[in-house]
Amino acid sequence: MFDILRSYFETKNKLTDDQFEFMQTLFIPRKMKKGEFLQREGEIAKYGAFVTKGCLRSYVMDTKGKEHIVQFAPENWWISDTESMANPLSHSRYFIDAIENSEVLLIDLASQEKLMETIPEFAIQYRQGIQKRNAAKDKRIVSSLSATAEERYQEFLKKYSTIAQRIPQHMLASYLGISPETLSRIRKQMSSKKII
Amino acid sequence: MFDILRSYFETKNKLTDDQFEFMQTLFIPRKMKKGEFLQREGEIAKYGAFVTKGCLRSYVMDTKGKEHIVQFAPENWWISDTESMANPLSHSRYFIDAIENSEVLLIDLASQEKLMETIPEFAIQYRQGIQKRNAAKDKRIVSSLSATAEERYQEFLKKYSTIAQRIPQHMLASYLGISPETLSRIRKQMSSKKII
DNA sequence: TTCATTTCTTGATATAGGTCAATGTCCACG
DNA sequence: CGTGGACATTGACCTATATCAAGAAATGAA
Repeated sequence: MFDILRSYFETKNKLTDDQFEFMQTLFIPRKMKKGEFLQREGEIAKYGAFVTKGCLRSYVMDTKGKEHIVQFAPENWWISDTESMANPLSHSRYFIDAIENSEVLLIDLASQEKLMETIPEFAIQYRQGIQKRNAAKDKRIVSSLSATAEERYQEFLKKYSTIAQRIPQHMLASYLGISPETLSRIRKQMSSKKII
Repeated sequence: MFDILRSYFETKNKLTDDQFEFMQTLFIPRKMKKGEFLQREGEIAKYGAFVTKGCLRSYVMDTKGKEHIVQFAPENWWISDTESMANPLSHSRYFIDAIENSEVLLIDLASQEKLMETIPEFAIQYRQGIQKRNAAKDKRIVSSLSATAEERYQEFLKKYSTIAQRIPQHMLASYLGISPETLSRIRKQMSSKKII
């Protein structure tokens, strides 16, 4: 599991063996069965997770009991409720669970801070990472406000084709903010367009 | 202008006078008339801006020439295209302009990095800031995907009542992803509800 | 393999919100 | 002060997408 984490980091900065060893002491490896929760709404988020195998998702439940998927996290992605983690009083509004049998590395806030102090490159990489996410979120906001359901689906396919292939359609619909029925119809329409 | 920046920082960390003086060397003060651009689509973003007076906004233009407002930035807010700034090759997809006569402090990437090296508290504060924004963006995504136009309007009023009062309605509509006509009707409906 | 459960598809119908067009209101600026 | 241009309101109509309902297909456990 840790080798995945190492090579993830080393796409940007080389680690000494000492650094890598130190890193390993900070994470808690954990296997998760499909459907198992890392965290539920109302809990206080304790850990952020780096996914080394499988796929997790985070979602919220609206007042009508409907799920809205916020993020998918396959291998090499981070998933966490940073808000609740950073603010140990705030209860999380997110559920996070595994949608495949998965393996994750957990890290708590204190360890994460230790990591940033000890390996300054990590702090930089981390900051760049959240900045990039921020930009991606802005794009998603704009497209959710202005693009049609089909356009949003196409964008997703283009950007995350690997994810699209491994998740059930109704989850993708939830992520895109459309009903499963509409997604089904869009796909049908698209496939007929291609044939002509 | 700089005193606004100072007190903004000092809500979290006290600055020595030396630190404050150093800080001042890194920012470029600039006055902006209503309607003036800080940056246009296609340009390479050079500066991030801290608003000390007035209000700016960032927006994208879609393929049909329609504007979609991404962010408002009144006093004490940052506004920038971090993506294009961090990646000096990438052309920005954003317009940023002043919607009131405004005053801003500009900072380029190099200076920002110098600031983070020199005042480590700044780095931490900055990271926490973008993390918080991230969480806010997630909320906006979920609500844009699942809430009705009226709900989104109400949320905005609750969260940013001061902004709501000073911007033109059609800009708020653009931010919320609804047409100006719909916003007008929602407001009418809400006011009649209150009277009953 | 078989049965049960979950997921996907399809049709019929309803509705939130968009678009277009006309009118009303309010300033800013000569 | 008037008046032109931006902004807001209102009405009529239209369309994308939701919802409800039923059946088909896929998946997986025994």
